[in-house]
Amino acid sequence: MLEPELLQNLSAHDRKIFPSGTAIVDFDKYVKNIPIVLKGSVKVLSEDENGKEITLYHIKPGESCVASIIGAISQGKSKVKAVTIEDTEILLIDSKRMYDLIKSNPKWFSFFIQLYQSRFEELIEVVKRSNFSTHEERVLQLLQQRSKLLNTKVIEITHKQIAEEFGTSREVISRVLKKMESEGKLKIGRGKILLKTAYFG
Amino acid sequence: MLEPELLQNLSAHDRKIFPSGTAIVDFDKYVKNIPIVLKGSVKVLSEDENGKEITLYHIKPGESCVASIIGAISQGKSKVKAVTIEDTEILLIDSKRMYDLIKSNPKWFSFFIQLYQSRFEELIEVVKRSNFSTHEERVLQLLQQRSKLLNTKVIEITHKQIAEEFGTSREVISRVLKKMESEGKLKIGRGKILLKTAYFG
DNA sequence: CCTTTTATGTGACCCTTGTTACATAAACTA
DNA sequence: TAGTTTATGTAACAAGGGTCACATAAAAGG
Repeated sequence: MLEPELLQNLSAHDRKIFPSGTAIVDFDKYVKNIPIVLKGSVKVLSEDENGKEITLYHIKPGESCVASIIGAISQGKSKVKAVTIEDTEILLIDSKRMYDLIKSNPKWFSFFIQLYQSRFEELIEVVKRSNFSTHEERVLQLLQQRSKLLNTKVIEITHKQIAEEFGTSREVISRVLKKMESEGKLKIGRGKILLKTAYFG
Repeated sequence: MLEPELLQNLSAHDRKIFPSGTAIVDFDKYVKNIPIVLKGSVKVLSEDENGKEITLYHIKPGESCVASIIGAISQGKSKVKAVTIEDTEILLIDSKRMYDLIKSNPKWFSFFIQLYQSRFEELIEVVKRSNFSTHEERVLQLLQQRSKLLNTKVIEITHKQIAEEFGTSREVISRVLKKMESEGKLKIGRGKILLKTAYFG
């Protein structure tokens, strides 16, 4: 999605590697730098009053965080949190510079529009799943997505982490995982899950 | 949000009044015209495989449908449906013309960005409500929003219509409404609900 | 006025989810 | 290796929500 050509517009900028689990963007903080993921992946989440989280979408290599761009443009505080889910290489671009690029460069404008479109559609999918899917369906969807994203059949994740993705409790997830295991859909390990219906392996 | 100044950029265009309940944008149709709401209001919704609907957000006067703009720009089919919830005056702008305006006119660019930001944030709110709120809370939120939007204490809506907003069944809504009525939060009428905690009256 | 349509009321039942209260066991650490 | 932390297993119960099967009643249409 991010063509190498676009990177030529960027000069003095930071390129950093963040370990898995690092918060790149956090709630209620002013957004000074727009992250562009070069390698790895980042999940973007929201939180309710009680601290329950809900994952909104993932940022893959060549993508950026629209919520950050929006936040930066409107000078507002971030309404979301972005956390790396594996070791991730990120390019940090000054938000003003980014805004200027989008306004002046048609290629950057297209990049931004396309990014926005896919995020918007992903959000709509999350809304649909939240309303129409059971935890079992959502867990399976998450595992398959993660499997595809990280290109592995064995997903390193705890029941607690899955629970946090959906803002539910660990016991609920242990329960559905056990059911799915008994149905042969996956195999539970400590801190990892072997997905039998994986896309890759 | 839409300054009169922006309208000067538009010349030969259609200005139409659609009666309440008209579908302005529909699923899987190509988007040729971008609607801008001048007066009235429109709700934007998504649908699952079984035809259950879920309302995403509302378009108020001076606003446009970002999903349509996105759809038009990417030449894709609409992933959403937009329906008037009262008699609504709408300006239809050729999608190519709209795209050109956004690209070339900084004012239109800002308009578009701001529109996108608010929609994005509304979608995040819907995700949060879907995950963390009960039907009772969601019904109350809907009624208050509608009350504010239409500036009335008496909301003309049936239990079935509310159920469709959340993709649930009529019985469920009748049940929660009855409970809320017994708690003195509202008064049920045939085809209408009197909200006691309304913003307006 | 009678019939049909549309809106609402309601009980019963089941499934999913959330919560509590533990138990077990693997991994880590002093 | 003993103690501690972290991950998982599980039962039991309550609450919320979805569905079915009706009943009642207000509006609409002839």
